[in-house]
Amino acid sequence: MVETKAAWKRIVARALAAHAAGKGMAEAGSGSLPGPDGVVLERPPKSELGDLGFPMFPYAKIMRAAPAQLASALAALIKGDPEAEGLGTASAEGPYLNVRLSRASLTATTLAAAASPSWGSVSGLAGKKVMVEFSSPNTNKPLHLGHLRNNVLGESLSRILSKAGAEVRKINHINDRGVHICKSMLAYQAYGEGRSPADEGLKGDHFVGKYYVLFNKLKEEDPSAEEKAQGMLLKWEQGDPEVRELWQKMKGWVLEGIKVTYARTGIAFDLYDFESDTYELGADAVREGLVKGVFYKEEDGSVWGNFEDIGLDRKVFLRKDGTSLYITQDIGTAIERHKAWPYDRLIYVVGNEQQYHFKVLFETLKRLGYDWAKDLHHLAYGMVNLPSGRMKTREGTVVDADDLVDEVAALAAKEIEDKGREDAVGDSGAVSERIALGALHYYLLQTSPIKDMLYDTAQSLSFTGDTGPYIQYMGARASSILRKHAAGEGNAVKGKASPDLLASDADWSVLKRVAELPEAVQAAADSMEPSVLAAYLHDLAADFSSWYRDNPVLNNPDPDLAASRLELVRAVKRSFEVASALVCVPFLETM
RNA sequence: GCGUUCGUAGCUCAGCUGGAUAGAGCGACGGACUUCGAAUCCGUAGGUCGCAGGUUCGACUCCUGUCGGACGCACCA
Repeated sequence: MVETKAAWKRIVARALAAHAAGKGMAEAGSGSLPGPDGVVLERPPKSELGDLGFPMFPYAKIMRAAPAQLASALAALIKGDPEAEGLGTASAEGPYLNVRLSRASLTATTLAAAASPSWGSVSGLAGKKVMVEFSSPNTNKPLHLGHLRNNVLGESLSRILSKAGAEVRKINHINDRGVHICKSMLAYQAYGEGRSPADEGLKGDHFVGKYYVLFNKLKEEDPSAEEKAQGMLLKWEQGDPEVRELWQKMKGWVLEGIKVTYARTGIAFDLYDFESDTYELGADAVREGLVKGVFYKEEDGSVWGNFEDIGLDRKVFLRKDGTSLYITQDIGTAIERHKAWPYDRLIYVVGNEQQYHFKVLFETLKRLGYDWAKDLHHLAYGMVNLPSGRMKTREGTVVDADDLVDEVAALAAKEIEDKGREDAVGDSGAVSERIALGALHYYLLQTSPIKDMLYDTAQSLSFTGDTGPYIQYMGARASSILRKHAAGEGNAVKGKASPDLLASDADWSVLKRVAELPEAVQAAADSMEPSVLAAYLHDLAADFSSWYRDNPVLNNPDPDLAASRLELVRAVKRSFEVASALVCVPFLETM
């Protein structure tokens, strides 16, 4: 499809040039005539109007002709173009030049492409190294709904970029130090009595999270708790063995628990960075920058950067005692990462409340003279709010990730039971789990990342309509048809497939949708928006759904048509598999 | 106060680099299961695209202003 579109842009550009020459304005107008890349191509609103549409408005002024006249003139010229031969026919529809593609050839190439193992792969990012940092949890509590959005965004984006040809490296930057970590440790010392997660039958992350919450209780009982937390942080920094040991132990518990959640939801990383290893990085770079005049020193010895010239504020980079801050560390890690693996792009999947931080960070690296600073990108995503408002730890309104998956999976299991499909699906528990992930991931990726989103329980738990399970269901229906055929049912076994037979409007619209997959992948990669693929899946599912209802495949009386449509079903299924994987929606043969 | 960002149907969201009557899902109403699984399909109702200007042959899309919401502007991360 991509090639076809490119070909038609060439044809139209050529026709425009020929028309201009014919009017004797080769010299006068040639400068303003568009090349193939400059030709505007769109999709007609109704399929009856054609497969491709070229609006003629932009050329009307240059050519000194009405758009409608141009369209007719070009349509006539294209009739004689050898390249257009066999590709399709052009006709004028008012001010638009529309093209009807020759169905058989595109059908043949699309079905063949969809059968290949690399279906959906594109080469837009071939040879590029892209690093994606995401998730980055704290080691004092379990993951919540907000992390789920971050995780699926990062994972999906990574899969998409790699499908677009990039070499992707996924990094998890673990926040394992700081006062907040010490708080859970203090509370554990006060109330833990040496127990382990196993003793309480809890996942490690939930276990530690419990003590983090208990710190509030400790504060009430001991007014100096906050100070003690600060004191503990100091001890940690000094390498106090007792503090370090407890820290290691509790951090281990949390990571163990969080990794279970990652495994369960299909999230994986190539590399774990620990803030405890990196928090002192960057100080040298700042000191060098101070010499170069990028920063300045206050009288108290603290080091600052001034960004007022670009509409930002001033910012501290080194405390008066010379120690690093969050931003200093990020400078250091970006430099280290680039040294270790010279990336063409580094994407930070981090909440939009840190937009300011990243602006300053990127500007600082630029001022420090790193030309790759332009390759840094903050993929800011909005908060997940509840109908009742923002999630708040203190008010206990945080939606726990594990609990949520459990809840949705239980609902899916009930759905399977209600429909009496336990026998058909086999392992009902495993299927429920995959349906739950499909529902949650699709729900979280549907909305474009930048926007805050509302987590509506009822809506996200719904399996009907524009949902993950709807996508999975259509994939399962396609699988079901193929399965029956493989078992010898239906007329397709007696027939011979031929692309020419898939010429009806109904077949054609499904085929076109299938053919669009590579473009959707490329668009998603370019815009860094998995939601593009979520939308593609929905369109594919909706097209397929109405198509198979009215167009019998196996039951078709004509064996050749049955066999041909079966090939279309195969291509649809492949597209479901490929696109679903890219948005972390598990594909199901049956559900 | 300054900065960033969002504002599309009752609700939740799409709308590609500006282009042909603004699209889905939920909810409402009405239809379709002796036919490849009804977690489905078909139809009806519902929008001055926050508001006001501007650029353009053409603006939901770009620019300015304005109103409303969110977030940020720590020697926290």
